[in-house]
Amino acid sequence: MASTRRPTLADVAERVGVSAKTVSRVLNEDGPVSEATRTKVLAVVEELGFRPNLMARNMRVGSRDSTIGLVVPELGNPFFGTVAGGVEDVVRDRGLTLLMGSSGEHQPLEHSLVTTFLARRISGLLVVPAAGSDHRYLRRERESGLPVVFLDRPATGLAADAVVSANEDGARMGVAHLVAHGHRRIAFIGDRPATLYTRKMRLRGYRAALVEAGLPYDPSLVVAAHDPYAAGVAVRRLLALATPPTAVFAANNFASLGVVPALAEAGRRDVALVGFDDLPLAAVLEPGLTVVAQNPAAMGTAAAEQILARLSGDRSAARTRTVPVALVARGSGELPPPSA
Amino acid sequence: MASTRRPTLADVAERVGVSAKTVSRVLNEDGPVSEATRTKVLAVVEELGFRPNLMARNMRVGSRDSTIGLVVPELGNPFFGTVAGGVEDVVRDRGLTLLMGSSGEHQPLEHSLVTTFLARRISGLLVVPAAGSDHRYLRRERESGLPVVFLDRPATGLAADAVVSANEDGARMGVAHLVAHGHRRIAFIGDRPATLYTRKMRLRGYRAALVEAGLPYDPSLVVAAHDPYAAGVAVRRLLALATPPTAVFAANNFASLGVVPALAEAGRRDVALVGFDDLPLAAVLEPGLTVVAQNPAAMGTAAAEQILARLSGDRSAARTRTVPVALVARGSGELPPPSA
DNA sequence: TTGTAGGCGTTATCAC
DNA sequence: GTGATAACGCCTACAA
Repeated sequence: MASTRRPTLADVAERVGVSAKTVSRVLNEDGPVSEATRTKVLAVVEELGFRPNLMARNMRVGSRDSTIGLVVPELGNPFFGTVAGGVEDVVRDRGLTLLMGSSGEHQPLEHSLVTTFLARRISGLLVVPAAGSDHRYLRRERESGLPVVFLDRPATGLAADAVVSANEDGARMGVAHLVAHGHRRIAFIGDRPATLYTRKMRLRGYRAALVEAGLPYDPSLVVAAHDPYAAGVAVRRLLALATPPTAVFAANNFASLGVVPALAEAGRRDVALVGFDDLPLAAVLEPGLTVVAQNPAAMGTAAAEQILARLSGDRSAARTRTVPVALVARGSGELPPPSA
Repeated sequence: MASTRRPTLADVAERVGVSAKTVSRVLNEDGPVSEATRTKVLAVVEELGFRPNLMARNMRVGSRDSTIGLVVPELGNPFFGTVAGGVEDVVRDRGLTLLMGSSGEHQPLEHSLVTTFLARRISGLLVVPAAGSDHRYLRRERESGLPVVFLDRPATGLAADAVVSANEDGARMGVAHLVAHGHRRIAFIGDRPATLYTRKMRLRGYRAALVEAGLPYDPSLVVAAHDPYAAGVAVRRLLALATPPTAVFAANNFASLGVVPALAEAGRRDVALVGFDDLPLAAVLEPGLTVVAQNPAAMGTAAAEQILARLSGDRSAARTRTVPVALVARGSGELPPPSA
């Protein structure tokens, strides 16, 4: 159990009776080495359990570490977990390692994580911005050529690549779906704060669908909720209105997780519902939950590939890539309004 | 956009007109520094956007990197995502950074990820072992004092710390719950392969509950399924038996995700069900899904704390910590058998 | 209060 | 084919 020092290149070299450089040559298949020394070196490497120190190597070689940093708001959220999985698949294939941190939607924490990552001399940075955070602090890094890609939400105060869902389009599609089934009073239950990028875009899609259908925009049908409980409260309040909505658009999965039980407890099987973002068990509900499904894994891989492209020298202007979403009809979104 | 070299301690020192050591002193609040030079140094640090290189620092100081490696089978799985979140919360508070990788339950990939982490000279290693993997390759690391903690499943061929769920206890509790509601023929739908640790322990709990209730063990009621689809198929097959089960114990969340829709489609609202591991929307199903809930966040924090304790010099024998589970009754587990 | 020498483990350069 | 030397960026130890 004695904390013995790990063997170094020099240790191996000494034991074999060659110089450190020769060992290095064998391991990196660099210059020419005689078969005899090669064999001997490899034997000693095995015997001592020598592993090259990547810190030292990266320092000497690139001054950039072979890592990619990823900051998400919340690791436990399956959406971000799946995004991270997509990222990791891509970077691992390229021999890069993933550094991860979660900000808890907390701007100072996001900043401090990013700073730590930068101090590690990461090769690229992926960030899902915390609500309300400002990214001017990354300007210098961008100028010095560090690839930075924003995920799910674009940067604020910085021209940088981004990969986002088709939020506006998806919301428009979901609301139009409700309209097509005869609904004219459709509630929107969105994120808080109202300035959150995804909420703004989805609300825009909601309004676009109303305009296309020639329906009025009624602010009293638009509410904010940042967790399932608040969404449930909001639904109960909406259903108690003088002219209640006949359908609900839940603009994120927390909202869905609150609206579904609220409708069930109220015994309101007649209220139509479309949610943004898919959920496990959504198909098993009665009725099944109709959703606008995002593709988090594709978002992760797209962002990682963008980083790799930048690392490979792509110097084109910053651009935002939009990952498509898909309407999955399962029943709740196809309920007709009572009048029909 | 020119990829300018990052400033170093020496750059700052030269610009200020002092030695590198003085700058270092200011930044680390090490020895005494006059207020004048301090101010000047900080100004230049700001002006140049200097950030100390953590790779270089770690190399000089500890020869260990201030990172903790975590390998999970699948990042997108909310269970492991939440575990990772628990880990990250703890290590971040201690100024450590999380290196993450996913093995896809694939032993060679797990091994290669661990090897990469070791080459980075991580300070500690957390592993959720891939199915069927062997950890003798970590013996040398353990002997050299590297803290290693296994998560969710213990190591094979290695004496090391582990943090696991109360699998046997939880399964016994869940099955006893069904027994208490009058069931005598209870199916067990578990993981594949059958050698998987969690499956073995949960099956053991299932059998213990049967013994306690004086019920016979019927192998034809025990099936393996590694995804929701297979679980659904298994349920249909079980219900078609001459003497079908009146209750099902779904030994993991994939099994639950298959059993719930299978029962719904078969119109079998009379079959009782208890699942191992909780799911979002579980409460909204009709009937609500009764589960044995695990505590993944607690598992993550417990494992991280164990690593930190080892890092702080705890040299006691390897031990396995068991995180409690809780039965959450929601309806599906309280359905009586038809005969009752 | 500040500076110099040396080294962490690796690789680049240029000899032999 | 192989080796000595210097250097990556930082900090420890020891002066001045």
